[in-house]
Amino acid sequence: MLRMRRTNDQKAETRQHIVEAAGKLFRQHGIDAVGVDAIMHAAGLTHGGFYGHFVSKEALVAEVAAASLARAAERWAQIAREGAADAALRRIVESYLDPAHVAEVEQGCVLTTLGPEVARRPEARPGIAASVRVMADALERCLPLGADAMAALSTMVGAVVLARVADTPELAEAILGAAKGAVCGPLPLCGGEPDPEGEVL
Amino acid sequence: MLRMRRTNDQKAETRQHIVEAAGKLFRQHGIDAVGVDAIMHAAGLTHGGFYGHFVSKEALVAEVAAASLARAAERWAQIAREGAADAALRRIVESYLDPAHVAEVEQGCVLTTLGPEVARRPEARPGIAASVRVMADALERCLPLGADAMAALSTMVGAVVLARVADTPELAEAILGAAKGAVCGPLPLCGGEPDPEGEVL
DNA sequence: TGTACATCAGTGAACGCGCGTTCACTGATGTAC
DNA sequence: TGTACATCAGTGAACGCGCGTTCACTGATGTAC
Repeated sequence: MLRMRRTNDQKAETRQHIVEAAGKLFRQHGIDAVGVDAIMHAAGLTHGGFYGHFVSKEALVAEVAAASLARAAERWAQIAREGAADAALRRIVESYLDPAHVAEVEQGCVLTTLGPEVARRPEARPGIAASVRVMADALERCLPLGADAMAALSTMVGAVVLARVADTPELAEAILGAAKGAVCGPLPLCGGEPDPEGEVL
Repeated sequence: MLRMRRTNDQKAETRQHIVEAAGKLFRQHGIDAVGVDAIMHAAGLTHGGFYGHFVSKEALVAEVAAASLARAAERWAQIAREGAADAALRRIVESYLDPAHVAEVEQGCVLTTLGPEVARRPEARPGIAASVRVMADALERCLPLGADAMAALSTMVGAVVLARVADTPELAEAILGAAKGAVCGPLPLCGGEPDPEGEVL
């Protein structure tokens, strides 16, 4: 039990640990199912210290949601900036619509793990919405002309939500596959080599 | 304060009132934010009687989610069976992607209001998944050949989730409009008269 | 038709428990001399 | 370099409160006679 005074940098680090622990727990169990006590314990601290970092649990919720989604949005933006459009699109879409993303709830996209819960908290929405715009912009850079980025993002988010309520892996994978096809081919509006079985259109 | 004995039919009716009250409250505030006491009060009863109808709150959750979504699925199936394919599609899609649906959370589609919360409760998932299949089948009947019903459903669900986290009505409506365009034209794969500005493809 | 009784849907007090938040305290550190 | 002190990140007991669940009870009803 080491209990030493920390410098300002160390306090910021502790705060970051709290945010990360909360992020995982909220996504795994839902915001209301996770108490301040459990968060602080997961961060290796005791509950009383929480209010030295945040004015309330709600303030933490807003920060956790915004920070986590902002990081994902920044990753997308970077991928979109870097390479060829269709390769970037496939990289983003395939990692998002991967069964691994569906399974790893505790580090899954906040839109799919906490979307409706965050929507009920007005103070958390601006931070989320800002990242939604960034994500749509990133997709816009990758998508072929005429495809709508907001629609593509909707498809991706909805597919992961649906895959998580599916009661069999087969259904989940069918949903992810269908969404993949709709967003980045072989269906219309998309570059990339045509799928051998993709003669549907 | 009338307190009279009810027949079996009346008990079933009471049970239904509980399910309906819970459905509204869960969607509005989240499952964990609504207590048995609040549900029973909303149904005009006292909390103690709850366990004469359900073995636990979790059992109610599963029933509420399944029943509410099943009703929506049945409505879709009926619309899809009735009229012309493209009219049915527009009817389903336009009511789902209507700002009114986004606003009326307490009677909104369970997939968009409680999706992630229900996904965390294994015992609630089979009931939900069954209705997802029914909804996809209904869409399949309406969609033009080659369009994927699961992808369309994903787009619709994701769009409503995103519209609810949006921080301005403009963003919300842009998301809904984009999703509408992607699912039922004027973009590819869809019947319906071409949009005057829809020369993108 | 009239009376006595069994049924059982719904009541409300009580249970142990964990919640979000407050606060007096601790003690390792950085700083002043 | 060595000592005394102020700082303040983190501790842990305590607060009022509402949770999910249990249970002895009530009293209007349907039924038997």
